[in-house]
Amino acid sequence: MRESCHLKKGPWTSAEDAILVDYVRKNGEGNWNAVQKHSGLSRCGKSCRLRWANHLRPDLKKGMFTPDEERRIVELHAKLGNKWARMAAELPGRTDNEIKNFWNTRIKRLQRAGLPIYPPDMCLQVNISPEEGHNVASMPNQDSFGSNLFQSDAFELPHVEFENLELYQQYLSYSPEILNIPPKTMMSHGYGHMFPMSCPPKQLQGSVSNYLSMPNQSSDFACVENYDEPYKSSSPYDSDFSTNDQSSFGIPHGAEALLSSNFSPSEPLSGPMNMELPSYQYSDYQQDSWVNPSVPPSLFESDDSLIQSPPTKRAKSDVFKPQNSGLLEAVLYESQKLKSSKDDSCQQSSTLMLDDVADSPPKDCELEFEAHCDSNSPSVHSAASALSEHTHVSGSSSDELQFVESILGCNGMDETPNQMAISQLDDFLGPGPFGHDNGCVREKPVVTDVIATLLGEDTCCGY
DNA sequence: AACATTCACAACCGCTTCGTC
DNA sequence: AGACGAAGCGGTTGTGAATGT
Repeated sequence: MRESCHLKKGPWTSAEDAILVDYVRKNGEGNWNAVQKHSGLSRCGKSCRLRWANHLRPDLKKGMFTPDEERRIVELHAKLGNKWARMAAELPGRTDNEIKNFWNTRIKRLQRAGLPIYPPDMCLQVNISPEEGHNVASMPNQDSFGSNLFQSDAFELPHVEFENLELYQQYLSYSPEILNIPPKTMMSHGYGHMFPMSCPPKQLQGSVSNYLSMPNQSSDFACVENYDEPYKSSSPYDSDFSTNDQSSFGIPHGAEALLSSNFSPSEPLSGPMNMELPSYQYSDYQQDSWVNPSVPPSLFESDDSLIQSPPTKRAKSDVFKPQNSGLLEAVLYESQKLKSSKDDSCQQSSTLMLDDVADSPPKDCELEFEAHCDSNSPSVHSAASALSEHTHVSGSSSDELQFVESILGCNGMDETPNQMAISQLDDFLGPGPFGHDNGCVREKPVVTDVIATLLGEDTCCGY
């Protein structure tokens, strides 16, 4: 069934376009493999269909996405995940390819920058809607960080409702503009702390005013203290915008887990991985900012605390807690925890981590799963099986697997998902070296280290 | 000016789904 | 029921323009 296209490839010429248009005009759409036979076009049917659908269709709307369309895309992605065709069906004149490209470039740039993709209320209104399996929010995948281990659709999240679209509009009144900010520009204008790149971006494009249409926003964007009040207070996003970490945009912690797009504000850089992988660092106020966004953080608190963090701490943080990371990391964390607790040889160098683990009862992880997953969801099972594989490799006991599977099989929620999420988050962010009471910024491990650890590689001693 | 890098977009590839026989 | 072909879909790659060094 493989459609082998021995025919011409590459960009279409206008002559080819004309032939195809003429053919479709006479014969209608469909039966694309017949195009080559009957029109003399040296293109395979698949290519013809794609060309027609993406470029030649008369009802196509060309040009840039309007702010409304961008907003709609964000909304639809939260709702549908990477279902580009379905999203395109909701956006007349737009193609799945167009939307996909848009998302993969502009939107993911926000992820890399550690900026939120979804407005906070979009994430706060997470409801479990098991009867509507497709209508879920997918966690944006992490491939922009070099982690292609899991596709976003494997992390389907509960139904997102958009009850506060009015407020949402407020957020997006600037976010689409931010989408147009090249990372380097953001870097040079105060977002530099969000780009833990060992090699800073080289391009500095245009003035910020070209990209930002925020009220009263000036090119002093670099200086957070220069934010004008109207902007700062216009929304939960805004209220935190003047802070130094990404979650300060009002994105809740749970949502950050969904977004999985967090970069360290000022994490020390030790290698190329740090350029690609997000660091799950959160300042202490962030939890409050989710539960109560009005609590203003100390602007540079996180940075300071981080700067003061000894390097060894960072290394140890590669064994991580899944507070905000989501399903995968929670599973990895559990595996890591179980493994670490048995690893005497690393005991000393992992004191911090083990202490942290001791402070974090299994309940935490369970709660996190309850908040985010449906035990019947494929993602849970796939995660469990993935863990099963890893634990097998690493020689973990069946008890461990059972334990994790019991975690994954979350049931019996008495509270609403939102309530659960908030209260659980509070549990998660409890005191401790990674908690919210010490101003210490959370750190996300280098994923490969975690995987290596799962696979039995003794990374904790390697630092 | 030459080269390197980044970005956006178009096109392709491989897999899945659907319809027909 | 299953084989087959067509179409759909999502991920990935290729390419040229823009920009920076």
